[in-house]
Amino acid sequence: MAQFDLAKDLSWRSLIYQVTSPELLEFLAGANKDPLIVYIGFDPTANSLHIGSLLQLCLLKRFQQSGHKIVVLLGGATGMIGDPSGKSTERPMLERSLIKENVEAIKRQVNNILGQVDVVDNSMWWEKIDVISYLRDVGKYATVNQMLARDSVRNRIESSEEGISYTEFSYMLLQAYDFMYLYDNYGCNLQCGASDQWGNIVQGVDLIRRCRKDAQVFGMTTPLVVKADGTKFGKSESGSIWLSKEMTSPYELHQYLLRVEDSQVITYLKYFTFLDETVISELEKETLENPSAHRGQKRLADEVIAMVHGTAEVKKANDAAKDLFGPRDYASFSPEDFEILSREVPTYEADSSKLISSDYQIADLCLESGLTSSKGEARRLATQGGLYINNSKVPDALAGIKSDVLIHGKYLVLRSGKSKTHLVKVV
RNA sequence: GGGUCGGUACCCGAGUGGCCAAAGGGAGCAGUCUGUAAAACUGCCGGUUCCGCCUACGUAGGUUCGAAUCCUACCCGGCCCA
Repeated sequence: MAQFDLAKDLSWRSLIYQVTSPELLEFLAGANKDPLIVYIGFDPTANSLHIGSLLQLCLLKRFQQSGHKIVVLLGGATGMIGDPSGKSTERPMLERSLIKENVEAIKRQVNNILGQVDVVDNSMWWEKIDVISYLRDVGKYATVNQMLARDSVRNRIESSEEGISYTEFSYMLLQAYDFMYLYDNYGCNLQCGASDQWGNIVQGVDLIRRCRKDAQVFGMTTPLVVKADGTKFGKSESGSIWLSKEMTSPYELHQYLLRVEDSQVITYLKYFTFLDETVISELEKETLENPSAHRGQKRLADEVIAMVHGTAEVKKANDAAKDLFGPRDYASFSPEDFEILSREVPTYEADSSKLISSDYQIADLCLESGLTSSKGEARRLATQGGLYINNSKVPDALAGIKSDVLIHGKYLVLRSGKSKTHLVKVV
């Protein structure tokens, strides 16, 4: 790993979007014997990171693997403020206690994925700083003129009806100071982030240069991960794709990645896996020659699941997919098969007497299992020919449920369209 | 504090007393095609016991046979003035 050229690797992976100084690339290439100490921050706005953040986690790992040191910053303090970057409206404020819980949850998640690394919470220092010191020590070094020019602020001032609150306006200064704090106390000399973080990162670099003579610090951003149509990657019909098992099951994450567009799969393989150039170009060739085999997608899904949830989950997710997308002859499944499936696929536990009672309709089941969000939607689905029970079309969602559809007297598979599947289990 | 403009369904955005569950777009869902892909085309897209009823146009009241549309108060935001 000693002679590994990280600069080359990162640029081959198209992970470098912007750098504050080209000199950084020389550092990455190994020109300097001292390792860089790099940090990336995450705001604890939920109790799990989502798949977008995974790109950043991977990036940290790449640094780590080529001998640099890494620090993960969790914004226990800044999360209470709300980052205006990329947002057109003011953020809702979260409860302090909720943020604390989120920080703990994300800390565990980061340690699971990256191993034991330094994870620091910026509320550690922000809780000790009083307003006056902040204004004197940080505020004095930033001009409002320059802050107003930042994209994140300008957008809100020029094109939003809402404007921007002073609170959110301050966000970039908090993040700038975080960088300086980490520079002083952890020796951090590089901050990375997604491209929407550019303004915040530059602000930090500027602050350090101004306050710490001769400091050499850098910033770098990664491109925004987008889908083929240019919209944000990481959203599915059921919302965001999370890294927490409880919020997005390994199966669902696996499915999401399996359905990545051909045109993006190679890009994502570079972003989200540690496969090298030889392997990826091989997959690229295969995707081009025989796209329907989904080699790239499968590899992507497997690699990501292994990294996020562990190798044991890879097989489970694959088995579940095989069961649900294979011949779909559910009658041949054993009760054990269903039990295994129920841990991967969204499963609704139904009361047996209710299920087969005469006034209980298929539409009720669709609603209660969460397959559809209303009975009306279930009806439309059926009329349009997209509703299935045990792989056979349901013509009328208002019909009752006959007990003979229950496999082993207690399971049935409810499906909307080609792939959205829910398991129903009678208890 | 004053003036002024605005707050419409998941988002953007028209409507400005009945024909409005509310134009148009985007997102989303389903179908066809296919490869659990993309693009394209078609249909759907508040709830429901579906030619009816209920809930909804910032909040609370009021005027009216009838209000998203008018009036009053309040809340929130933009811009301008102080």
